[in-house]
Amino acid sequence: MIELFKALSNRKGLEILHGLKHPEKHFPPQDEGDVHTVGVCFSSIQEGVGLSQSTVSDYLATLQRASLVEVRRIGQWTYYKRNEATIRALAEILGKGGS
Amino acid sequence: MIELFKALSNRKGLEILHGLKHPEKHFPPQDEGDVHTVGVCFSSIQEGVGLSQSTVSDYLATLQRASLVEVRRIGQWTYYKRNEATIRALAEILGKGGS
DNA sequence: TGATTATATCGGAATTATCCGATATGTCAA
DNA sequence: TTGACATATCGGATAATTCCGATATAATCA
Repeated sequence: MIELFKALSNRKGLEILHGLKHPEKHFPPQDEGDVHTVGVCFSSIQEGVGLSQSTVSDYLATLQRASLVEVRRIGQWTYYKRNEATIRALAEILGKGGS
Repeated sequence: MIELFKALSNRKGLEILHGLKHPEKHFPPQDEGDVHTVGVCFSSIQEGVGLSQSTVSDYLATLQRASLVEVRRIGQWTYYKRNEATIRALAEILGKGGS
């Protein structure tokens, strides 16, 4: 839970998470796999946010630790998509009695 | 909007905001004014979070700038309560297409 | 007015976050 | 198994945050 807020506290983290909601608007198209079912591949995200490879990897790891994104590896590529369940739960906590 | 996420990105800020939801659980009782209608007075919040006067003042100012809390000054006391409208709006943004 | 109490603002020390390059690992293709 | 590519991890430089004490302001009361 603490990990979750920490991940959300980050500008770029939020930017990635938002971008993953509408990938075609925020990230360049990828060669294989539908962005909404499989997810967005790493390099596409990296290009979209415009940070170094290692930095983007760090952010994605943080988002994953907070289970704000789901990760799927296919061959040599890694695909990321939002974990809507976690996000919905957080929204509920915020909206109702929560923090 | 950016100011808002920045305020929420903060552990103690979140703690205060959460405390303000159930003041009787998180802050010592105050002499005058109902915590739910008037708000919680500064010194009560300060005692609750256990930080210096100036630090707590900083946090409350940040929360106010983000309109996450409403502030009312009565005489020499300042009362704070959650701005549920802002919080609800944020929850909605999170839950729906938002960041 | 001057003393007292409540809160705000300011400057800075210590901690933490951001972001990078270098390097390691994991996967596939030849 | 080697080489090429995709991604992860590590160490560190710089920038930002956290939190404090000192001090300023604001309100009240004698």
